[in-house]
Amino acid sequence: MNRSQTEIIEHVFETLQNHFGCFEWWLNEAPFEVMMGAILVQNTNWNNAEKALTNLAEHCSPQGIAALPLEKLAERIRPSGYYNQKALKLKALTQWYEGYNYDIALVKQVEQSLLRQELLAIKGIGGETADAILVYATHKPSFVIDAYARRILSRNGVKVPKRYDDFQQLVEQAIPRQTELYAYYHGLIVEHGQQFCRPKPKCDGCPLLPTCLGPDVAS
DNA sequence: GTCCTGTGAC
DNA sequence: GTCACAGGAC
Repeated sequence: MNRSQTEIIEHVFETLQNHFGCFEWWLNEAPFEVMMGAILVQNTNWNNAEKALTNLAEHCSPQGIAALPLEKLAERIRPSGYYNQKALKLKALTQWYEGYNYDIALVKQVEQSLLRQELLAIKGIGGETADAILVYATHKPSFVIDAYARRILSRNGVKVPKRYDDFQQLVEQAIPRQTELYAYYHGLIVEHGQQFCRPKPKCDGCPLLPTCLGPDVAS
């Protein structure tokens, strides 16, 4: 059993797809809320990020964020953690978006790798957040790599590259380059990472049990 | 090393 | 009740 990296990755996604079935993930949400969500969910779970979004209520638009004083903004997004940092990040994001007149159609016109560069230049947006915005807000095929993907794939025998971009490339070359697929597969990863493949794994009923090397494989 | 909260285990 | 832990970016 010496499968290639690509074969393992294909096998993992196929198995997860069979287990969890099809579902829509994020592709129909309002673009700016997706962008905010991508920042608010950093270093926390979606539950906390959602509380922050709920607290923002009617300010949940680029104009709303721009108009809200930094301290007020921080106060509202408190439940997501690192709220002072994240308030600055949301401001930076909004300022960048203002350059496009808050028009997602204009953003979508930018070529993918160029747009990724632009997003990465915004303070507080790293690889993962940039890719989440690319897929779920602009519908460009950029695969989101996260802690779950690292954990799940390394536990199943993938020699996971340390650098984000290298890992992303490895995953992207293993699956067809389609936005819907990227969006859905990342959803599968998140779902599985939360239900089964936690740092201290819940292996009972895990669909990947037959190929899993256990929780302690060096990634 | 720093930034922070919510949860779940004890 | 305390407290370790999960979770990205700079």
